[in-house]
Amino acid sequence: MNEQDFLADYDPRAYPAVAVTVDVVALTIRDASLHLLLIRRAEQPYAGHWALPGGFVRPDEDLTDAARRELAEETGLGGERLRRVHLEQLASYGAPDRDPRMRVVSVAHLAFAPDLPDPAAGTDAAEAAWVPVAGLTARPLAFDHGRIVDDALERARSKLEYTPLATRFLATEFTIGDLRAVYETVWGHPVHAGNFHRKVLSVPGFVEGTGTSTERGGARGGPRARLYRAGDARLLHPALLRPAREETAR
Amino acid sequence: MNEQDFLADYDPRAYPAVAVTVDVVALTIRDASLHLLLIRRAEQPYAGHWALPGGFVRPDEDLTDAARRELAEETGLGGERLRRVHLEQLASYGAPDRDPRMRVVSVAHLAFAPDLPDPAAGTDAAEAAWVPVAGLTARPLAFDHGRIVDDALERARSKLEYTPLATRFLATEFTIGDLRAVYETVWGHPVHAGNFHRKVLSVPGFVEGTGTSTERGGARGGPRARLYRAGDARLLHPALLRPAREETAR
DNA sequence: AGAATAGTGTCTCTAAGACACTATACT
DNA sequence: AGTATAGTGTCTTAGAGACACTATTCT
Repeated sequence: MNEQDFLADYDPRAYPAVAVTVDVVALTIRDASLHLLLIRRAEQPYAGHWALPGGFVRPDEDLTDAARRELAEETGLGGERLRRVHLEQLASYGAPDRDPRMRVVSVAHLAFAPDLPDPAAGTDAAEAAWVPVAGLTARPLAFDHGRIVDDALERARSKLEYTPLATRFLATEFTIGDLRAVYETVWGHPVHAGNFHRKVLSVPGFVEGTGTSTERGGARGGPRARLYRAGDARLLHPALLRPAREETAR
Repeated sequence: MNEQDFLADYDPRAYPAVAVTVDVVALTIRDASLHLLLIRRAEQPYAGHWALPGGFVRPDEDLTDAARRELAEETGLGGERLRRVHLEQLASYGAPDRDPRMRVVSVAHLAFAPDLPDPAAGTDAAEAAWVPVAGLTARPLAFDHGRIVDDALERARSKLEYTPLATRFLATEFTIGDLRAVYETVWGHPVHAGNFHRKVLSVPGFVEGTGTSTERGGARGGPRARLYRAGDARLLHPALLRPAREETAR
């Protein structure tokens, strides 16, 4: 039976219900390590476990709008600051048994946020916090959220290669060193400072100079660094490729 | 309200119904041009328009399983031949008004198929056919399927760059010339034969020789070509990058 | 014979990465 | 003073692309 035949004589109330939710993997960098926004579940199943923020898609809402709303609710963010957060669709997860209560298809999203204040405690019934990604292996997330986070991290690492979205983790003005710290944190390995510096400046539209410099040098010494803004490029040519990993190639 | 609170006291029957469907953008190469599998709608809305094959996700079916089932139903394919078709999730489309009848969230998939016979007429109520992609601009597709196809084509062009999936458009044994024809057809521009040849053989795991050659030379002359099989690489290192397009970069 | 293709050789230019070095500003 | 960082210079090597050329097999 085809979609159109099916829809033509389809009675929504008679069909097994499917719920559509959005979940958000919101990443940020705090204290030089990668964090993501999680909420702690109060109810069964998975009571006490951490889970991704998310919720039902409302009747008149597009998918990404729903994700942005959920993000706003959990972070207390709004207006200009919310608009600066990068948000994109990641993938959909719909294994029949992924939620023990009913059939739930979740459209997962990926967000890159600058360093934000802690979620205001008490705005919501659930506890929400920025949690270090590194500590996640110890405590498994609710549902299939661990798998979703894995996919999100791989997407994030890949996005830094060929888009200028690393700047979305930073304030509007940043130094090349700040930008390099984003790459090192997300990729999880050091990046050569000198080569990175030259490379970033050579890619058209990645960053543009402000003409100003930092007020002070680095905390442990060094000259004042020039400040840059995000440029107008949407893709990086040439890309900043991670070193090839043989395991993933085969 | 959070997902877990919401779900805890959620009555599926009381909530506005959302339907979840899968749609498939199945690509193949016929007569040296890119084709996709479409069905012609018999019913309103969009009666007479071409649309993507697709349908409802069944209660105990994962999303990609549903897409593979839809593809099998429309192509009449099964077993080993169906398993050789590459199928991956593309993205989900859920604008509130994308279907005039009700709220439908569609999880679109992308398929790469070798040249297949025409869909058997009459196996299904709807007419199904492989349609040249080039002619689509003239006749708009139903719903937002035009947008989905655009996204699918861009994903396909990009996938050829960094994965060996071009081989999925071909039979198990193919020549380097066959492979180059896939790239030229999907990318829509000529690729330098000599450089392509050397490049493909230099990427580890892209193709492996069979030790045999074609029975005859090319239709318009030329020596017999060596035959290759797909190798074991899942990613191409280094990638076969398309020439940079300035428009998309900015 | 003439033409088209398979496959290889060679050269140039870009880009990545390793390393070195200077200048600056911190503790 | 000692040390860390910003930023630049230089060298080597890999890879992309342009071009040329031979061998083979078609009409």
